[in-house]
Amino acid sequence: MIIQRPRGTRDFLPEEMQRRGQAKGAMQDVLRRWGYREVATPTFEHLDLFTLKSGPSVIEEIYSFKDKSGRDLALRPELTAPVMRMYVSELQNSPKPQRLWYFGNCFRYERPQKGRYREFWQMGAEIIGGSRPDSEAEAVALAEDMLKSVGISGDIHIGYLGLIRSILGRIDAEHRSSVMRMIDKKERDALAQLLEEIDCSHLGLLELIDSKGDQAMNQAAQIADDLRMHKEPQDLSRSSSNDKFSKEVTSQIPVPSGRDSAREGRKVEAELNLVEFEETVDLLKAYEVDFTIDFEIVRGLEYYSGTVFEIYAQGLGAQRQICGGGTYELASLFGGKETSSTGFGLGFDRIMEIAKMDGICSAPLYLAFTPDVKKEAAGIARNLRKSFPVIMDVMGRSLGAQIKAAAGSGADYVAIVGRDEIECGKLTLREMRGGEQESLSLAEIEERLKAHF
RNA sequence: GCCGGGAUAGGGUAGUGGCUAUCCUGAGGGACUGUGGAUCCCUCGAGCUGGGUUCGAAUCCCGGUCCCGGCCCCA
Repeated sequence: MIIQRPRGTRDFLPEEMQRRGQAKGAMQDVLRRWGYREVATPTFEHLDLFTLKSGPSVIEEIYSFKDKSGRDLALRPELTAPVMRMYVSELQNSPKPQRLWYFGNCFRYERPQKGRYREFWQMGAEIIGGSRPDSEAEAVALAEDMLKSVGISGDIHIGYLGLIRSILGRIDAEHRSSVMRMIDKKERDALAQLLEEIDCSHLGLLELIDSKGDQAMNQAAQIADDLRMHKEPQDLSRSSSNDKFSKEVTSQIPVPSGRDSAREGRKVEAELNLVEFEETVDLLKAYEVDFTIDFEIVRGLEYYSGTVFEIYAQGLGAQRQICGGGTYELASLFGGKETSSTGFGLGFDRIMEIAKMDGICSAPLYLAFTPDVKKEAAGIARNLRKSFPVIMDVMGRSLGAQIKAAAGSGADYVAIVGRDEIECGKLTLREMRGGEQESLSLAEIEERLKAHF
């Protein structure tokens, strides 16, 4: 072997590309039925676009480079940021909502393993500027619909960051990120211990993330009530600027201290809108989507603001997630007006590992000819190609060998042309499966095979 | 970044110091220049890579590359 493929990349042979094309087509059809329009963005962008969205730490996993003028560029590691960049610079003044979808290759410098490659394909959709519960329900239902179109029914888990953030608002600021991380990493024991240490066990966080489904919703409602009830004491405590948090306060709720607290208080109020999440859930039921409420889904990211969801599938080894998404606020980060969007991305390669498709594409019609009528055959092929795929021998093979080759290529039909056929103006159409042959005109062949291709 | 297992014709494999490298499949041609996957014949085609040990390396040792699975991470 002289030159190998770069690590984590793949070649796709014709059969595989056919499957991929089919799967993409099926999901694309679903998107069209939901009224989404395709967009495409460059394969490389300014590195800043991605560090702005995900922080400088992502540079480690980005293929970045300087171009000949010294610009810092990056092969795109995902597509949400580019699409939002495009929205901000080109679509901000178009009617809302913008329903967009995309499909493209992305690049990440990561250790390859099952379902993870350095070049991979993402398919996704964004609803920009819609109202939260309606967009969220639509996004989840759409994702489910797309997966179903390729024979996949995954486990859909739905969480709500507003509530988690509100609870975090009652935790001392210096511990918030650790708490968030532990939820995300499912480090349950460490989390329990930390909450105990900082005297926040009573907030119900553990109980919340441990319950799933309807039970989780009840927990959430109860916690939301508690939080609302204790809102006043928190506001009052603002005046005593130096005490961190005090057990003597009647509410027994620790509150953030210092100059942050006023802003945090407002933020909490704005984000604790469980009613909206309940509406999303109700709508999803109306869409007849099968899902699990799961407040453990936090997606660890700053810019998510409302409902977040993930979909998992069986049969993929360690990389089980095939879809992730939620409501986020990115437009303002890229210099646009504050606009809430809901979107999701699907891991196309993982989907291909488990997709089940039935449509079998047939091999082209094989036009076999004797050497003395090669030119006439070429003309006939040119005509037939207006209706369906046709291939001709280019190996200089005998008629017998051509038919043998056609059989080998899996063709269902062979059209035979020789001197006799040219003279009577009809071709011999051979049905390979049974071996029956008929003498038919071009028009008759087109009529006969129209349904087949 | 870490751990484990791998790499032999286009695909799948055997061999574990003596190789003129096994078998299946495949591809091209012919028997059969107007009718198919059979049969027979001919042909093509391989040790990832660089170094080391050795009289001798596909085989043993070391580095690199790539693949598979897992950890970390996962926008």
